[in-house]
Amino acid sequence: MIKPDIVFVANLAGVSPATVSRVMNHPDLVHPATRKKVELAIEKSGYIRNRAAQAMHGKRSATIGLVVPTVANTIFAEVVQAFNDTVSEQGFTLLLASHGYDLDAEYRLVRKLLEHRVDALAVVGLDHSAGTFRLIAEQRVPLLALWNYLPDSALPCIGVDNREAGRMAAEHLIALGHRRIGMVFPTTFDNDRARDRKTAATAVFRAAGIVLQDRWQVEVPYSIAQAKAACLELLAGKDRPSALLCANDVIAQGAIYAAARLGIAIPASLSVIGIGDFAGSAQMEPALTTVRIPAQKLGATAGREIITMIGKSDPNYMVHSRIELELIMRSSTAIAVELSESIV
Amino acid sequence: MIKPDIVFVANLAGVSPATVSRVMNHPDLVHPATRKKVELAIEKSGYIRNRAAQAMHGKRSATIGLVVPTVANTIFAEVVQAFNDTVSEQGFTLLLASHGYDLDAEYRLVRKLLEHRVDALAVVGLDHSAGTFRLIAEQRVPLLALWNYLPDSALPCIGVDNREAGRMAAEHLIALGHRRIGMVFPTTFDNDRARDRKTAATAVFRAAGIVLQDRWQVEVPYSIAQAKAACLELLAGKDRPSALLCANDVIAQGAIYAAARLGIAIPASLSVIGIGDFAGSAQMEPALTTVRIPAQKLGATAGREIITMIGKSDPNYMVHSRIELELIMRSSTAIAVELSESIV
DNA sequence: GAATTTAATGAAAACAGTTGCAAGACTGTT
DNA sequence: AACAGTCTTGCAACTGTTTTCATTAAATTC
Repeated sequence: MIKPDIVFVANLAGVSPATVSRVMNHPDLVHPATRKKVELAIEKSGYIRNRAAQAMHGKRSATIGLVVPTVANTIFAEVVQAFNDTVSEQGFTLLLASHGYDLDAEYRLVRKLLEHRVDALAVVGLDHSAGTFRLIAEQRVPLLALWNYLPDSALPCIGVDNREAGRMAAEHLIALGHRRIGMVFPTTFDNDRARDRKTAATAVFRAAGIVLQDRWQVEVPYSIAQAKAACLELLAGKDRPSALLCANDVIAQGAIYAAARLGIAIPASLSVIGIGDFAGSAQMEPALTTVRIPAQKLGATAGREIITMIGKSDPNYMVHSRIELELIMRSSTAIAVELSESIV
Repeated sequence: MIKPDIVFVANLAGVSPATVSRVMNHPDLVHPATRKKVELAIEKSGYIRNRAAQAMHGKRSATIGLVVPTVANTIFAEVVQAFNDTVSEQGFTLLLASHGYDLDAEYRLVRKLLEHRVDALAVVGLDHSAGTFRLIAEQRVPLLALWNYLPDSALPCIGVDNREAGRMAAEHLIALGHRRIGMVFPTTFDNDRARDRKTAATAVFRAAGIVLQDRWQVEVPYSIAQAKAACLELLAGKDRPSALLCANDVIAQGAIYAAARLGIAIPASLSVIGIGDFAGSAQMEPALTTVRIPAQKLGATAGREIITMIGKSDPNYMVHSRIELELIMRSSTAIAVELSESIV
């Protein structure tokens, strides 16, 4: 038995292929009775339309490409999920690619996605190789930058202002009276999220006259294990900071576990703040104080936005959408030890 | 400036479209000198081949469909990542779909993926609607079940034996002398993973003459928050179990936080075991004892396997691959309180 | 009841490639 | 130098659908 195509269905229904096509794409153009017949024939033959053939016609491929650094870390998983749910509801399918924080790999992936003629492309962050940008511009595919918001970015973007996130976290620690501050961040080389957070936080501290001790600044990759290991070292000696500003909740989680292992009481003798508010951060003991990035909302909004972008024919359509951050005070931060002692 | 197609490239290189096509698909059939010319023309014109047109020819679409319940929970994220990495290396692109544990939604998603003429499909678990199976059989698309291993399943599968996972966890608790045992599981209705684990564990306990108290068996969805909430209730009174067998590490994490909140010492007065060994489980304080499911390996092996399936023309090609489980003893389990007291 | 719209359908030309076939260009042999 | 055999390459048919245009049937108007 051969796989039924549109001609097969047409014969079965006693109509022309054109009509079958119309039933699927412009049902209102065909007479209800005929439509019924055709729908029956589709049902009966087990016909599944061929999107590839449809896409060939310059029509929508009904796919959206999403390129993320990784999907394994909770951070992006939630956004991917929400994004997927949203576009899926509108009939789009997600083509997923992940490059493991390697911008050259990203170029190749974007190329591959363009071969599949995705209707639009979403990427994480605003840092991308020139080649990637050229490629996308040439193909005139709508491109949306996720995760990061910059009011004046050349790219349409929708996300949070990472500078503000850094600022909020820093200000919270300052407000609590901390001056001996450590920062735990991933490499900021080609990661604009981390970079923005770090520079903003640093600026706030500097403005407050706080000197950031080099020995309390560490660089760790994106993993609980490595964050914990690094913090174990950082917190081992007597001479340790009173507060840790972590680039994100994953790292903060590592920091908290390190403290637990060392018997350092949080928040009594060490404050830890993260950024992100990932699943589980609220449930930790102690519950993590953090700057919430509403992943759900971000992904969903991005999904909606990219679909409007596909709708517009204007290739220069711009959008800069800022998702609000929120400081979530929980139990991992408290008034600085020195200060609290002097108060007592 | 118009988007270059294969004809454009052909003219630029001074050859026929057929030759350009061959350069891309059967490079060995064309003279090295011509090949160079064509490659240059491709480069120069910024040509990006159209996979849709290629797929129309009954050729590979170079895509693989992956259907998961959700990508937001760490559990699947790691597998998705490894799977994607592996198939991506071989030139395939992943079409991702998630159904949120709804098998009817799954049917629709599978249909959508088939419309895109994926070269193969991977799904999670062995429980699927009859419609889904029919659909896939009709289309003769290779189908691989991930995550779950059953030696006699009708579907090619690659994963772990969840019954064994349940058994191992149960036996570990028994070996430690626990008899007052609670189980925290998600709904087992249409989730074969959870069901297999639970029934196997239950059987082991029964065989050991242990009576499972109804009041210590709880059903919670897949979330740290809800697991924690449920366990807070379960562990509140005096009359509580000495050990908790959790369906997975996410739930176990919730259980551990609940205990921490209630001031119950782990493992001194409560043992907790999970299943999965997700990222972070090793770093928790106390570190979680668990049955490791090597997600990385599972995803990668599945990726390799599905590609061989695509290679074979035999639609009945079968594979049942079992990924080994391993009990990882860490600090969240210890000898049962009653027993340890009597020993002292 | 004829003339004019309007609605419903079909025929055929795209779309962007791939491939079987055949012809022309080489190579090596006698 | 003629012949057979092998390499390269182009022609043209084909893939499954959509869409424009034309045609016919039905509905509306006068």
